[in-house]
Amino acid sequence: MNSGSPYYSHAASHHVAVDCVIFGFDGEQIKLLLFKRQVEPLKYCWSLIGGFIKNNENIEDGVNRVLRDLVGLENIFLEQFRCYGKSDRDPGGRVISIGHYALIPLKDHELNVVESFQGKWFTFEEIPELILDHNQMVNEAKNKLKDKAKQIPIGFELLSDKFTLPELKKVYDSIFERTLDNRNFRKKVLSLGILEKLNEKDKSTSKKGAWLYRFNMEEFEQYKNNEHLLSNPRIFWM
Amino acid sequence: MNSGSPYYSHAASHHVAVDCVIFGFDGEQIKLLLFKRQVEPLKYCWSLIGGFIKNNENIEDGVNRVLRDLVGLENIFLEQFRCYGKSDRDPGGRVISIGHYALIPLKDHELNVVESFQGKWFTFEEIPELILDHNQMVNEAKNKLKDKAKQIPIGFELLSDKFTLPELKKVYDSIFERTLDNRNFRKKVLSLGILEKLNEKDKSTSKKGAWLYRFNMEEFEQYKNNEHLLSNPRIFWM
DNA sequence: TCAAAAGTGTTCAAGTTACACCCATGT
DNA sequence: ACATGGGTGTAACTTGAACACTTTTGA
Repeated sequence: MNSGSPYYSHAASHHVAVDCVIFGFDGEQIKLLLFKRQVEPLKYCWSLIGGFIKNNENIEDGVNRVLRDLVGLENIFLEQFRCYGKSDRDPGGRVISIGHYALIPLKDHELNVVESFQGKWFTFEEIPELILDHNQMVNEAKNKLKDKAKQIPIGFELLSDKFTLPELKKVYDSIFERTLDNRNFRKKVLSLGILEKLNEKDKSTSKKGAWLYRFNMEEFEQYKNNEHLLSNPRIFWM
Repeated sequence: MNSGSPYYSHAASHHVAVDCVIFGFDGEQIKLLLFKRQVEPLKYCWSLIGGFIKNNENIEDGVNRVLRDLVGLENIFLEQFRCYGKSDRDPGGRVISIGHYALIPLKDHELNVVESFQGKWFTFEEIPELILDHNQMVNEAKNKLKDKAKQIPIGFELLSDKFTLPELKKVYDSIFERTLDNRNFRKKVLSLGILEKLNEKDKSTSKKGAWLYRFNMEEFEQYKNNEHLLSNPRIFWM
């Protein structure tokens, strides 16, 4: 089962897995997709979705395979955040796991995946006890998401192509687990100049309707090269 | 060579390594510790220090072992920043590597390690071509260090117990690869209230001498729980 | 006495926070 | 007509940025 290394055959080998913390926004709040584990040990316990990396398979490809085959997800935001390597973390055997988090627009990827694989969406408050160190992974992924959201406008990854500002605000309220000030939020987001206002309203959540916006990738690229990120040390030490 | 997993024996196994980007501050600037690789393939090429994770060895313990045995370093700041998993990244065989960075006070750990293991300290400008994806690792570690330095006062890890403000400023100049404003820097650092001024001057770099300070761990802990980190979303999007 | 590094305050601009009412529309 | 969610501006405050001279002392 070893990939057969001419030079390193003296070295130990280990199973390497990927685990995915999948965040989805349902229009109201961010939820987490969890699954009933299908294999021993700890069969039927709640767990993150994951899988083993194969021979000659890039880790990135491995995560994408797992998400495609087991959950039906493709082309979504995906990033690794930490590697879990305690030798006794899995009673089923020594497994080194590379933690990833994914962001998906719930509206696009409808929830059929859920039923077919015994998956379920949980709010942060509802998260049950998970196997192994998966609760720790979830917490660390949540923190990573907060950090990331402070650095780049990542909220869009949780929404469909078109979205309203009230929706976007709910995404951020949910990420930061607090209620942002509405006026300040709109001011800030709009000031970035990376949103394109459409001539269309979404009336699904109110009678007045809320204007739809689209994320403008090109202006965002411009924006990123805009000294900001580069020159600003801003020793934060918050 | 496999750790023998009762449940997961169907899954592939891989060599797992750790690689370390070691940052050290020599009183003037931050440097990087690189080594001439001692094994085939690519023997004698410049490389990060690294090693394979053993059976039943926690990854954290593995990194510490590598640093202790190969470089003589113990009890230093150490953090993983990313996992490198391309299946063809190493011509010697499939190796998944977990990238770490370390911060050491050069004055404390004298440079004897360097000679014994064909190591050499390089400024950022001098960094040669490294094996595999190690140049990428170095760049990503540098960025991680910048990010980290914006979040928490990490500069102290690169200095001995006692240090002067001019030294500390050089550390940050070096991390951010720019020259910070001296007065603003001192104002900010001192305002945190986590430095303890000693009744002692360091006269090694000037006739007037610079006051020595010590990092106050307790006040820092207080400081960390000080709403800042918790309440401040401050959507940055710099 | 002078060269070399250490130390010190103020002003202005920018960014962040707090806060309350009117608007549009479907029922 | 009214209930519901969408939308808007200003003033106080906090933070960051720019900037130049004095102090100390060993050689």
